[in-house]
Amino acid sequence: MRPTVHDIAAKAGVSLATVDRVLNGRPGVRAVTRARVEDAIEKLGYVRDVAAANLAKGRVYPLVFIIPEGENPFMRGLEAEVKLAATRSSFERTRIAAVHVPPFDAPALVQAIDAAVAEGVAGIAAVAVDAPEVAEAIGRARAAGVAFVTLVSDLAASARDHFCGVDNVAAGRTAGSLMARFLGARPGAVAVLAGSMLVRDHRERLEGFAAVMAEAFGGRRVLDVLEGQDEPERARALVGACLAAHPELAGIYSLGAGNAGLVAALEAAGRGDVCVIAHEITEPTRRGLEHGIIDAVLNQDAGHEVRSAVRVLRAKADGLPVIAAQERIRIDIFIKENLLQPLDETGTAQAAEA
Amino acid sequence: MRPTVHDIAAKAGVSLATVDRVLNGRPGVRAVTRARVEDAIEKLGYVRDVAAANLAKGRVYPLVFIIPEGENPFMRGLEAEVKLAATRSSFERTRIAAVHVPPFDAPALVQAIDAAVAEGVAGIAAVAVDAPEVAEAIGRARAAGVAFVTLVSDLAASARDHFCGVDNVAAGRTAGSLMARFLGARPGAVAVLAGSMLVRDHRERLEGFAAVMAEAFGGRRVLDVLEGQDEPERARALVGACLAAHPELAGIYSLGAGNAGLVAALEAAGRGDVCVIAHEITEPTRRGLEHGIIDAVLNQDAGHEVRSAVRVLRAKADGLPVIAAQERIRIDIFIKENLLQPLDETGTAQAAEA
DNA sequence: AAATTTCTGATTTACGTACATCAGAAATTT
DNA sequence: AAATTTCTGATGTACGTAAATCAGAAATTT
Repeated sequence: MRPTVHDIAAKAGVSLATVDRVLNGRPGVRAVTRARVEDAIEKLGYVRDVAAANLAKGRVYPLVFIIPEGENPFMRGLEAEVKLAATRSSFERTRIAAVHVPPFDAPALVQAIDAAVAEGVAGIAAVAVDAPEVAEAIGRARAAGVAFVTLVSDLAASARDHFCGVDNVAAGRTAGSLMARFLGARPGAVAVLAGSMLVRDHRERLEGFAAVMAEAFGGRRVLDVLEGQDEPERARALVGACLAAHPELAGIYSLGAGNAGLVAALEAAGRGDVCVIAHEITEPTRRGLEHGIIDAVLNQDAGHEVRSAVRVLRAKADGLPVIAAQERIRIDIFIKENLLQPLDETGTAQAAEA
Repeated sequence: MRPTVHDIAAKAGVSLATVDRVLNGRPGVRAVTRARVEDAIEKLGYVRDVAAANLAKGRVYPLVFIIPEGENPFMRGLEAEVKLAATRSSFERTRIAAVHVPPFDAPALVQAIDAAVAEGVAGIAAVAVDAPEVAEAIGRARAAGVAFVTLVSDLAASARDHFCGVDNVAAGRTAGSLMARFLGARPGAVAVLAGSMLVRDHRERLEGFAAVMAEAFGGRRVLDVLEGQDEPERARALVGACLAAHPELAGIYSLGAGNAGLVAALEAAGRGDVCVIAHEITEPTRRGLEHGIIDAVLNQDAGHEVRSAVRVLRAKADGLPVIAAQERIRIDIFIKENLLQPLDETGTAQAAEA
């Protein structure tokens, strides 16, 4: 059995109250006594039972997730993960709420942040828009003692406590490397479909991708970026026009959303030969992979990101250190063959293996 | 605040004792009363506070992990994850122990299983050897009310409660698909380095890989399997001989361990041009990726597998259902560009991003 | 209607920790 | 030595649930 506070008290020859004072850093213990207690803690290998401690404390951490609204399926998936975390949250003495803001809208984000701070939350996670006024709002929040993490897309490192998301430069390099290998010696330029060059994650992905393209085989030509605003219809039109204008096109890297339009344009043009790499496993990219339209999908696990954000916010709210290595989010590579089937609504599953 | 048992009692107009009987399926409650209580539970949206329940129960689940000994780095990593789970285990009212058996040794495994059952454990997780005597031992364990899951390598589905590992046929197909794309139109046969065709996971990977090779571009020749017994030195000798005998060799699929030998042989022969796909991120495969000797590594996350095994064993021990979809283990693909740096011993990390 | 069985309520203890109160001991100051 | 301050012990309550006991009510049987 694990040692308890009673065991420490007995071993150190002090009362429970004194042990409690030492454990919780309360005043009123002489240095020698404190040392005796700490020695006993050490020798017994005592570890606090967090479950019991939380039960006794009854403290709750109100957290807010600020998420862009709209039809971007990755964001909707992210929101679903937040909801899921919210249902589990009561067990972890955490109360999680989600609020919506229009995408790419810095003033709206600022307002949401200030509102959350006014409500007295313990921590905020937000998909950041990279703007000075947002950095200022985050500064106000942190000055008010509210922990702040950025989710998926980051901004200047100094403003927030932590970034919960992938290394997007590395993601771009990964896409570039796969593209280079899949294409091999095949000639032809590659196109890039982005949402907007105003958001940091898209800029970083492009940077990584372009760097690898420049290195590969003496350099492969990258066409001007198509900005589809993450909207399927615009993406369809842009890609369609690009395919028509460049019959020799060898590959497309889609680093944002709106992939339903991308797939539609490729199908309409009958260009299954184009090597396509996209981001995030969503309904359209999954279908694209299965039908051979998309060759590879890079994914960031939204569930991991949300859970990491909750852990980090709680740690920051308690003034505890964050183990950065533990909170790193992987860049997952999916091709047709390692794609798992989606879970059905109930969570009861298709067999994993025969 | 979340509703508690007291709220249910008040709402249903019954006592705490009756609520407790309903919640825990104890006898002594009339059908009408039970319905009233269940109605109140439903209406209030009551969810049991597991932490408090476990605290009150004080029940512990002794679990045993049976792991092959020897220098296979994946198995050593797996063991490290078990140790990690063991340190956390006391919080989850679980006591986890690890025992060693020689690899590929059915009688030793049988003995270890019987010993664990005799000790009165609640569940066993084992890297299975696919032999009838092992299936019988598992049958005895389950007849004695001990939950049993296979880890990493499976055997006949009927014998165990659950398999915690990847779909190895799909893993082989993934490897094949990557190999086909990386090679493109380049001619040449591919070699396969396995540990032993006696273990099921290696057989299944080969099956998936060979199937894709047969489909690709009218069929690419797969040489006879090299069985290196997962030992680096044997692997080095086998691969060295194969490279000498087949100067036109285009690719090598290493589906088992012993990859230190594989990398050494390739380096000695100066054959950086050969496309190499291996399994499991370990010290040698990581180095191979970084140096460009290995092109891709398929990985199963040992930590996920161990945690999944613990969850499943506890659920089975309690007679609860397992959400299979939640317990599926992904096949991760790593190339040089998406490889995360290893954590250092303390877990304090290198920066994830700038 | 009496006796029996089956259900239900009230109450208590426990799990491991947090936290508060109060009295008394020890150390320090006057 | 007396007065004060600082430390320590003893004790109790709380968190939300589990589990046990015992008394009394309701239903069933005789």
